[in-house]
Amino acid sequence: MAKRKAFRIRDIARESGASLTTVSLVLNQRDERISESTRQRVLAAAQRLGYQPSRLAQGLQSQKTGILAVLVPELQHVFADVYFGELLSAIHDHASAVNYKVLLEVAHPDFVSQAKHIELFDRDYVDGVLCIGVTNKDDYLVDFEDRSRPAIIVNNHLPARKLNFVRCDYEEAGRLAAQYLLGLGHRRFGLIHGAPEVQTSLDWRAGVLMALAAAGIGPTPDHLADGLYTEEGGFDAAIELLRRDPAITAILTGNDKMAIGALRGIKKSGRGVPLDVSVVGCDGIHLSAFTDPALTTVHTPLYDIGREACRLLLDLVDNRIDRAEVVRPVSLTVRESAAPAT
Amino acid sequence: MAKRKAFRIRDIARESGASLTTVSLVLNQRDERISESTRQRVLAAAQRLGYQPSRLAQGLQSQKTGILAVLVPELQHVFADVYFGELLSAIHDHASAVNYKVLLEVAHPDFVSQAKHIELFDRDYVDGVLCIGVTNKDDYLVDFEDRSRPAIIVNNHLPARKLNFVRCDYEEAGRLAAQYLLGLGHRRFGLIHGAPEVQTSLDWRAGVLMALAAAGIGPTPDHLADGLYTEEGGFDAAIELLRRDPAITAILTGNDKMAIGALRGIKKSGRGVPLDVSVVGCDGIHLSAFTDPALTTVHTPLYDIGREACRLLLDLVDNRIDRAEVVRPVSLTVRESAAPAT
DNA sequence: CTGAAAGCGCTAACAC
DNA sequence: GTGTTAGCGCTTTCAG
Repeated sequence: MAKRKAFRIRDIARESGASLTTVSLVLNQRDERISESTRQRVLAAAQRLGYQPSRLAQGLQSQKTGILAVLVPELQHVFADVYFGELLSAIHDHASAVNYKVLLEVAHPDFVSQAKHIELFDRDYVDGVLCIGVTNKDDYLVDFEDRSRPAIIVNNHLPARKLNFVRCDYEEAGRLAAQYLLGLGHRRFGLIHGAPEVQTSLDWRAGVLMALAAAGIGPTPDHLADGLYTEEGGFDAAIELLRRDPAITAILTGNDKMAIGALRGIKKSGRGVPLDVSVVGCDGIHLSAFTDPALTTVHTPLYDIGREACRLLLDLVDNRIDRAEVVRPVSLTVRESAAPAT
Repeated sequence: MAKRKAFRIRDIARESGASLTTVSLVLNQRDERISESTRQRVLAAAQRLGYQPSRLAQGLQSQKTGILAVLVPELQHVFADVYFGELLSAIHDHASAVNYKVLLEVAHPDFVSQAKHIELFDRDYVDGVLCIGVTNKDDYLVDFEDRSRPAIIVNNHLPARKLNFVRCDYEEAGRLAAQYLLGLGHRRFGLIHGAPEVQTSLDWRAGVLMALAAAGIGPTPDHLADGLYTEEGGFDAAIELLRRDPAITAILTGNDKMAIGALRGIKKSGRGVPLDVSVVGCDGIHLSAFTDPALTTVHTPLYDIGREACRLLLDLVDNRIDRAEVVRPVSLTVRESAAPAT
């Protein structure tokens, strides 16, 4: 059983009786000068042998790899999280549509010390990096600022850093959720926010508080709880908030996973949703349509964000642009989990 | 703002006053012959400039890329599925522990026609491929059989093909589940299996049927339903099975997602779990411990499978072995969803 | 103990 | 119209 080895350009040259240059020119469409007959001979040989040029050699020559990296944080089951999964799907779909491959990289804690992130560029692994799930504590991002290759932050931003980003408007998301509940007559709110080292988490919280303040409502610290962006966290936070202030009639959460947990937490606390307590989530993940009651939430266009980030990163790679700072709008999806205050 | 470019070996040579060869020898530990003083000078220079060798150039030389591909099927939200996520985490963890990177590839339908899978090898993208979620219909896998670079099937196998694999024993999984329920006194069973083009799905089904046959029980086709490996499918299948034969007292499912759907479907059909109907799932995903009632299931060591597959693929890459066919045992996890027949 | 030079597979400037 | 050659960054044989 002979192991088949890939054919190289010289095999095509031999097979078609042309020189290396000629083959290269033909295959790269730089063949104005080549006679039609040689062109056909070369093409036929390449076709017959199923020739595909080595990316390693092409890359060494062009200083381009045709690969993009996606940098994800080290979390339990990152790769099984719908949030990251949705972004990853979007990124991969766009990348492969334009013939790029996607390389995975997990941001380990010892990442910085070992310069593993820089390795992606310095060792010629990839042409650009998409950073997802970043936090304000991820100091290593500085190292991406002045590199010869671009990086972009996906669905977040770091106020202190001059880094490219594509994200949606989480402040607006918070505002929309709060205004909707205010419109339904609610006056006493509980907020379940995500990890405070995540900038969009702060944005969302600020949006909610601004809208409430505009209506003359200023929740006390008692009305805030960290739901850790998880179902369990949302569950615990809902129970705790209702314990601290049993008069709460509406709960806002910074993502849908926490909202799903909160739904259960509220029931566990002996209240009905939305009869006693209304809930508004954030993100509009697939599952949010199938909860009981179906979740009213602010839809953040994650798939679009992912695709746009990938598109812009490639624009940066090819120097079509030299800066990317995009904020996309969000919208309210009204379902069943929020009702007029009684 | 000057864009920093990566340093090259010649920068280190210049900086340390040594030749390219010397630098290379020192950095590759082939430095028995190099004097301690030059060694130190080179190391210091490399350290100071943060030098890391280009993988492109090294790869061209060594014909190794230091990258492995993970080939996943094109499914809705593949990257957000716990099954794939768990395998992907395991693979990535092991790969990065031994300094390999992971490249993603989705098996599009037009994959074969465009020879995109072969491209991974022929264009020098990767040193090996891990195939997850394969089915008996994936004809393109033939092309991996006689390549100069190895592929391995993760947690599945194709009887018709001579391909490397690491999987767990799904026949045993089916048998364990059935025997447990038989031991609890059940005599009327419903089976919810996954997609029949997936070999392990057939294995599981065969295991269940064998155990039942040994007890003198031969379910009719009426007692089988395809749950499509999804929650929704499991939900629908459970309802349908109970409609066809209301006397069923136990339902076995080919994975936990379908079991979770079945739990809801059974309740929807007006029965209690495990009082009226017992349920035994398969896989032992994280979530299975948190359902209500907690799921009794057959634990398949997915993380171990993923890591083992990655380890063996690298053994194949480095010619330490030339064949891999591994079957790992499974075990029953008893929780609350199955009870004695009444 | 150290360096010059060939070669991995490809592209492109330059000859012919 | 087509071919020769240098060079991308690195490893490794072979001289010195």
